[in-house]
Amino acid sequence: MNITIYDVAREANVSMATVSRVVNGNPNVKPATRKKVLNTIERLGYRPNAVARGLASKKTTTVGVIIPDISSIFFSELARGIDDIATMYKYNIILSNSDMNKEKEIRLINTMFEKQVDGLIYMGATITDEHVQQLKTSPVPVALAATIDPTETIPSVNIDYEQAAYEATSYLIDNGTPQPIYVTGVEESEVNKKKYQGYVRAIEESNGSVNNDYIINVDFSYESGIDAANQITEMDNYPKAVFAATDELALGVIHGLQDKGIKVPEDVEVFGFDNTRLATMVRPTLSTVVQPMYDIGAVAMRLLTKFMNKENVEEKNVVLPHQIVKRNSTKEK
Amino acid sequence: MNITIYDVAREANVSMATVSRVVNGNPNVKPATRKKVLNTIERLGYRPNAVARGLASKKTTTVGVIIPDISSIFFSELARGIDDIATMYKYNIILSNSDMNKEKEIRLINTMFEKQVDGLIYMGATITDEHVQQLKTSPVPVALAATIDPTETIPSVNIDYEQAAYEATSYLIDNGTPQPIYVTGVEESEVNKKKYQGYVRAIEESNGSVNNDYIINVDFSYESGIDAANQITEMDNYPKAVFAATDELALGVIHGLQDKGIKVPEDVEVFGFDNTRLATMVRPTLSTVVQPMYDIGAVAMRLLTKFMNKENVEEKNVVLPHQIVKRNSTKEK
DNA sequence: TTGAAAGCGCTAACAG
DNA sequence: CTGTTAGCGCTTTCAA
Repeated sequence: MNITIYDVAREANVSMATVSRVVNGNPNVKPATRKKVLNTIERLGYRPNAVARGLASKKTTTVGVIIPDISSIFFSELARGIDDIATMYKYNIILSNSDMNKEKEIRLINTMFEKQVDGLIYMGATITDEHVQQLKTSPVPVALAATIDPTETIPSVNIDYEQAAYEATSYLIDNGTPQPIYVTGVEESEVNKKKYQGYVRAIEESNGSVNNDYIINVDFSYESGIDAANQITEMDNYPKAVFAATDELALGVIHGLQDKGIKVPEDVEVFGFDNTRLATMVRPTLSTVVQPMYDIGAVAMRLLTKFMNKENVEEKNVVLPHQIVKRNSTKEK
Repeated sequence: MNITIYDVAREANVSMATVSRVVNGNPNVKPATRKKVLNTIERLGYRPNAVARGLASKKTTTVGVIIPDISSIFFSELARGIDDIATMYKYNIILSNSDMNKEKEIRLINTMFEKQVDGLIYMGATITDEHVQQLKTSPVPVALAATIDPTETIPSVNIDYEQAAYEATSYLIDNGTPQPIYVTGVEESEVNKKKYQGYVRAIEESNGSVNNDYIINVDFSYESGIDAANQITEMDNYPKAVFAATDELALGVIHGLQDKGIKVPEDVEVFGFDNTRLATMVRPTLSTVVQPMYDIGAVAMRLLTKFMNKENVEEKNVVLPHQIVKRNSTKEK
């Protein structure tokens, strides 16, 4: 049996209520009493039971985090931002991987509610109506991180993916390739749609029409990037620039190209997206779109704390600034 | 106010106990009653409160995970292994980053206990006596993952770091470099000590004595790898092989060398440690020690479930097999 | 400034 | 097979 608040009360000759007050830093306790209680807490090695506290107060000081895959270099950075801010506000995180599997996502959302989290941060590719339904009837605040809800019902933190992709593509176009090849994953997420739209807009604004042969759909993996590079080299007279939807894909493309003796950026330019740590861990270093993953996580968590505190929030759909960083996988203009 | 078990009981004309039984899958319920209860659960949208359950049953079905840094490519892979097995056994994970900061580590351990986790998985560099004290008086089972307790008091899952480093070093020695350069981080963890010992043993067994000039202490980062490469190139007549304590360091070394026009492996061979995904995302691909991160996490979690179920465990300090994989950053023998 | 007492929602004997 | 009844350890009025 563990030491409870009751044991402390008895030993200190006060009531449970008083012990509770000192544990919770309630100022309405005479300093002498406080000291006495603190001493016996120390002496007995009392440790508050957060579960009991949660039941009584209806607050668990933990938030749920649903993430596609924590082992991804992209999402783990986001998670770090979330946890740092959570810690700052005295929350703990229950973390679960969803693998972008809808059934699992819905199940996890419910598990989080059962665990009585005070709030939920959700990351995922596709937000269906069922997701929205589930999330919008949530008993606690929810925030999406790096995840777009097409209905804009759920608060979220993102960058402007369309514009970012537009800028990256435009850069390549200005560098002399009328339609850069676009390498992306097949998955039908809202974020990917936006990136695609930005790519298309850049081309249409500068040349008119888009040749779909130059859009390569693979997976979002490094190996797929290599595959894509192989597909590219098999085209006759292929464009001399590639825009990859993620840095990992871009690394694959670069290496796939190099493995065939093609030089980057002299023969073919490559542009990435995300600016994960990978971008500087490759030769040539990768020109890419800076998506501030850590900040997205941090801001999403901060937003959530505001909701949990019932503070007034001006803008529920936060758009963080992105940036284009030119390194050595593209040519100087 | 939420729907409680009491509401369901009333609506279904049964007692709370019966509702509790069907929710928990207790077989001692007449099928007809079960069905009736299930229906009203459905109708009312009842969702069990895990906190109340935790208080009453003294089991939370959540385990704590203390990790140095989830954004590290190494630890995030471990975390994935942990979560997968946790999910398999119906546990959730409370994840916290410690940044290898002792004070924070101790505090987190206590937070986990307050939250009444059913078990704890701990990862960290240095296990001091205070850590051991704290962990060994834990109210719940604990398992270390990729973390060595010098006193061997706490159950753990690791590989044989000494032997692994020995083998990597020996490979380089056999390839013609009597003393390969060893690049490592300064941090004084037990794991690092073992790697160092393996490196030393390999050299001593083959040549006699170790030249400390060939041991470079930097940080455990990619950039430090580059720094190390620069230090190396400034030595006169430096050894033509480098053993890096982590893959990330190894990538830095490779690129630092390449940036100076030195060819890997023709001019200098490089060997890594861990076999993170980085190892194949570099040119030349990295020869390295395979440390099965995912498996270490998975096995640690599995071990923990056994402890939590009070099953008998034969070996409390699990040593998983490692492996040497030769890719293109080293020469063929 | 302190204490008494009523829950929070559920589990787990125990009885029947 | 089902119901009654104590708690689990803490917070939170309400009174004093």
